Amino acid sequence: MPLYRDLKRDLTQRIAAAEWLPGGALPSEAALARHYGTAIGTVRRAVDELVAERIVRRRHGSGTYVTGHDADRLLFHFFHVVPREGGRRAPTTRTLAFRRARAAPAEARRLQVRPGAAVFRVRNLLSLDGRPVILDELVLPQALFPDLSKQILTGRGNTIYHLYHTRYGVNVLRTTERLRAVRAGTGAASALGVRPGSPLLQISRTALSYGDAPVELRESLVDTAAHDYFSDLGKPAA
Amino acid sequence: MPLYRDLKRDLTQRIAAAEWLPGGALPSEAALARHYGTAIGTVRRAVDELVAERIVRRRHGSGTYVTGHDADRLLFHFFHVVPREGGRRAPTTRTLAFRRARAAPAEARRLQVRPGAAVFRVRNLLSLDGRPVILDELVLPQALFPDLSKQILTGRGNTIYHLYHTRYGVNVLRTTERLRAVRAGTGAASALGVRPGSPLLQISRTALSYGDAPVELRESLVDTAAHDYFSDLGKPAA
DNA sequence: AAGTGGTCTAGACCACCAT
DNA sequence: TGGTGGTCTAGACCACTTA
Repeated sequence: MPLYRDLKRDLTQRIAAAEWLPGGALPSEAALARHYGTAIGTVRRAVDELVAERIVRRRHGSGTYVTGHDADRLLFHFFHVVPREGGRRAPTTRTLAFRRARAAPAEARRLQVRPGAAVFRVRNLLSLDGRPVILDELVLPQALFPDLSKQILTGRGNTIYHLYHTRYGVNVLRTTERLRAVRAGTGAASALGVRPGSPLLQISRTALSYGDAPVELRESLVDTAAHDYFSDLGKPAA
Repeated sequence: MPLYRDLKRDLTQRIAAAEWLPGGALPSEAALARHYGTAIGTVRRAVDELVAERIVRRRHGSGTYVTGHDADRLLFHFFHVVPREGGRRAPTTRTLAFRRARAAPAEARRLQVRPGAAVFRVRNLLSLDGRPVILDELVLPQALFPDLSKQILTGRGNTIYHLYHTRYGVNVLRTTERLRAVRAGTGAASALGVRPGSPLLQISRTALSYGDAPVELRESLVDTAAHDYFSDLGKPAA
């Protein structure tokens, strides 16, 4: 195992342990090299990989910072529904339901918790340009978000992943998604304003944090009458 | 503009010009450094980026090779439909139709050719485990694939992107895709063995080569009764 | 054994940012 | 102006592949 991987792992652990807060600066590369007793190039290799995984961001002349969750990051990395014509827009969210429940076996497996573990279930309706487009069902392990409530969810002025990060130290780094076409049930149809039986895009998302640990499940139903799911696979992180 | 970007651009052009063929070896990094009159580290930076864009592959102890299009690359980078339960499988393809046509305005725009330019239209039926799952409609600029014919398409023993690469020097590096849910028309329904009106996943793909030049359009209709579209966004190229 | 890519070092100089 | 990241160099040594 090369030395820069050791540095990377140590830095990742220290970031995950909130030694540096979201938006905060890491020590300079020279300082890290002194601390670890390595050449500066080795530190740079480690930081290069953290940058590629979007755990940190470099700012030339300024420093290296722990990546936070702002609206831009949500829009470009985690929100893949775009208008068929025209540019990306940020969604507005309305929380329709919030309740405590127990993890079903399939959910427990995907979240890597034991079956029956305490979870929160959240139903959100997302609108673009004032029209409802996405119906989300979230499943969150209570162990990671101990005091979550509908008030906390709706009171946030920022994105939900920003809330996870700043209030609970849960940093969503990437997601895996599976998509399929389904017929709208009556509940989804009325929420989205489409006829029952209309084709909808269903997205099953698992949100992952450090070490690909799953932290959130999300089932989305998308009305693709005027919107598409945009996928840009194979593009280097840049 | 840093020096290693110049090297990268020059290497990319030489690869695109088929100075080294798919599967062929580049000169060693030491030889490239001598040729360009730079340090070996600068060559490595350039090659690092070519690797990230999957233009070349390094093999430790052996050399650096122009990436070819084999079945594995197709499966892992360009074929995103997977069984809901169970692992990835390679599809079998049957060509249903092949004809010459003119590019419609929207197609011409996406392919960056003039409206009315000569194109080929290909209809393929893809099966997994012997059951039809995907109906593909390809649009290919004749300028890039001058002598393409149904015989050439069906006679190939390899993937279609392998054919593009080896016969026409067209190397598909990545794709962008837009997905939506639609109702099956009668033609697609009978080809896929579903009832008309069933929900299908529609995928609009643009395949891109060097410099993100578009080389192929593909409209896919996927029966997602037992398969999903798998999307792993945000994962570093690794 | 020879040649290749992979890691690590040590240092110089530059471009950019904050003050 | 001082500190930060970005580029480039030159060389040593290691790990792996090939023959």
